[in-house]
Amino acid sequence: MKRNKPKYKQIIDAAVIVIAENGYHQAQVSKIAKQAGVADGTIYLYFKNKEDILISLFKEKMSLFVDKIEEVIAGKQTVSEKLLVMIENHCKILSDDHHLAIVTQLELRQSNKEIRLKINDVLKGYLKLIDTILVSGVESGEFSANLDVRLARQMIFGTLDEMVTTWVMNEQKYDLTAQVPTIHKLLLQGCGGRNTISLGG
Amino acid sequence: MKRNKPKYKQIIDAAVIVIAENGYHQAQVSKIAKQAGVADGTIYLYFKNKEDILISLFKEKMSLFVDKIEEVIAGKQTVSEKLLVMIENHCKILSDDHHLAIVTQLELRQSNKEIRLKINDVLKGYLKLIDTILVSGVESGEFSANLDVRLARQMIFGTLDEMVTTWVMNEQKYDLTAQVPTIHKLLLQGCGGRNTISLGG
Amino acid sequence: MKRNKPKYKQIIDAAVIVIAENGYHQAQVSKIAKQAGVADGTIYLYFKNKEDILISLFKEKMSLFVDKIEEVIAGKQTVSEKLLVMIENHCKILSDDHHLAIVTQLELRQSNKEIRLKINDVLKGYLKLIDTILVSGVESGEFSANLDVRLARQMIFGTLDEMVTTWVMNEQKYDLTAQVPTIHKLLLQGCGGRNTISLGG
Amino acid sequence: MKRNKPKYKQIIDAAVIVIAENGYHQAQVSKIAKQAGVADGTIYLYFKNKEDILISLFKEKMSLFVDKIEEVIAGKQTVSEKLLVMIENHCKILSDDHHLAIVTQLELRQSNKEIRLKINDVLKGYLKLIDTILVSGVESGEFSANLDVRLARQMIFGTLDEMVTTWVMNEQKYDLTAQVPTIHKLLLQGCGGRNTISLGG
DNA sequence: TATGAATGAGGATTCATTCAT
DNA sequence: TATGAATGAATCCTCATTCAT
Repeated sequence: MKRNKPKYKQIIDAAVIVIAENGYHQAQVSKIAKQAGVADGTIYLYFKNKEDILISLFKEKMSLFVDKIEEVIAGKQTVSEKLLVMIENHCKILSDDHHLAIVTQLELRQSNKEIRLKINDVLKGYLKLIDTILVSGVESGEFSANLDVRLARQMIFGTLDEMVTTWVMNEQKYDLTAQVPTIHKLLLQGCGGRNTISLGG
Repeated sequence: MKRNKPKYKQIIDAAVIVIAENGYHQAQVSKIAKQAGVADGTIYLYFKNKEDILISLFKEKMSLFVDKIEEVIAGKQTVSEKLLVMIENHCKILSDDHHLAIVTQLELRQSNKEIRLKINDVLKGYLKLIDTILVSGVESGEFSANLDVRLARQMIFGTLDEMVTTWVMNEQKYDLTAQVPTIHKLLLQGCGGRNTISLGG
Repeated sequence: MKRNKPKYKQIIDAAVIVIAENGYHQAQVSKIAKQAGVADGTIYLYFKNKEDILISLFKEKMSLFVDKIEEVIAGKQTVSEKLLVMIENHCKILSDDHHLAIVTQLELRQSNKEIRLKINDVLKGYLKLIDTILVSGVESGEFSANLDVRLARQMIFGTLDEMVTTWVMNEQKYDLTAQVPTIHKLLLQGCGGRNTISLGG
Repeated sequence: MKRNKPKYKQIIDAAVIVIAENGYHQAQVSKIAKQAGVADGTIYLYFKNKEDILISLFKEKMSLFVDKIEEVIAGKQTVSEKLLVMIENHCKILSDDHHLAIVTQLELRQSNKEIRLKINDVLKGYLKLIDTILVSGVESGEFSANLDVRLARQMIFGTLDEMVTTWVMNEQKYDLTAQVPTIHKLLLQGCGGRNTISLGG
């Protein structure tokens, strides 16, 4: 659809706010339209249906994730460092946008199976990025040659996801980014790697 | 409610099947009643409302989890073995009951926030069990004294949950239990432990 | 039905209490049974259905009304006196039984048209009693020969009913019987009669 | 709500017809919508809920009562005349709209206590109007200075209400307005007034 | 493009009544 | 007589989507 028109992004941003503040099941199209400052019918000039808003929302935000993380790991040499900046940025992006954190960790998961499958398709881009990091670790010898990349990636993503969800469920009361070094160490060890961050031993 | 009456369990089992086969939002009370072989009104002799069915379902099934795993880890000495049987049983219980796996990993997460909070309360019993295993590892010296138990537990649960969800989303096409040794190794390493399973190196 | 059995009256009295305390639409058969100290099914050994309880209740209580008032007017000579003791007793019976007042003035009127028509049949006995008083006044010359007995009776019953309903709606906060002399004067005047009560002028 | 929109009145009129013809408990929202020629959901653009339809219905119709009667008594000098035109119009409005008569005298009284209390609030406007007439009679000397206005009003309203209800229960088989002069005389006498209508003696 | 009034399908829950014991 | 577990019909309201303007 017309993704470059200002109203496209306007509606997506409105959706994030409305879903975060009202919850998934109370985020009616009319509320999103009101928040975006447009009429209900206008929504349907930019999105096929409500489901399309949610998928598009996830796509837009997830691409920010992937772009940002691709950018920061490009400058890193060791897999330990790559993993660290990935974890850092994962936590930072969600830490900086409380609404987005609520929407991705809690609310969007209440959508039905069909939507969740489509969201998972979008997520695959991020999962591939993690795979890339892991493969680079195997190739450089930092990780064992027989590391099960698929399972290791499930461990990394599952751990990060659980960590962020717990933080959101605890109403974001503590500093998520403070946990980054510890979780980095756990995951790196899990993959059989050694810490090569400047301060590490 | 009347938890010992056969109809109580009969209705819960019917709910698992109906939700797994129709999806959360298509699991009408009348469908559950029909599957259970009782009248719609009979449901309300055993449950306060539909929400109560879902919470009770989760409680009943989760207590199977906790009871079973408490039982099997009791006979194990090393934390490596405890972790292994926990992972084994986590995967086995869900592997053996495809309907239950769909319900816990996909469908029940579509419930509204209120229900999810109550489900999370129930889940805490399982999380505490994981903590207990981790603490025993710290105390025995198998894990480092400064292991962050909270984060390690988030890693373990997040990893298992992601692994099972991925398997369910792939329509349970491969053997989940085959992944147990590999994931055990990853998680054990993550926590800084050494494999003390007989066959391990 | 078995009107002499103790449980018959037991159930009717329970119904009065339950309806008065819970309101017509919250007076379920199961509540009445519980209040009466019998099982739900037992109700149906004494009454055909719920409607039958309500009609029977009204019949029983209304016959108290008619019997009592027939008794007291028998000893009175003038129509003024007859009217007075009728009004006195009408107010007294309802004043003495707060539950009954709530049930007859407010709750029973919420029943459907069918039940209300049957209740009206029962009420006719009372209306005929008023007619008898009025006719005696016409025959004795105390009232004009061309008094419209039917309309005069509607005035008397309508006035008493409105007076008692207003009192019940005001939560029975004032003394209903204190209004008896005044309302007696208004109604007697309305019918064209003169006050022949000892204290009257 | 949007009281000036034609659909507002359209729905209220439909409700009167549906309730009169089907009875209070058989007046489903879908029936009212069908009668009004709108979709079920449209009802909720104009009314908060079903209860709101009933209260609004009563408000609209009762204001016709009050407005009309205020208008006609304004041109009358004596309290006897004022009372007469009030009774005339009370009977005429209900006589002219058989559906409305059924709804106000029989069906709306089946509503639950909450709705009835709100209806009673609306009714107070009419009762105050009767009080105004009575007070004007006291002030002009047509009624005794010690007339109990409150009880006299209860007599007047109770009598009219009983008269109309009896007429409705008898399926409106006779001419209600033919009773106006007689009931006027009874009530006027009751209040201690003299007939000053041109034809009266 | 933009509007917003109108649409209409769909489901949890209550409670009078029955009947096997 | 007495019980009480089981039955099952019946309805208000929400909200994604459309379409005439």
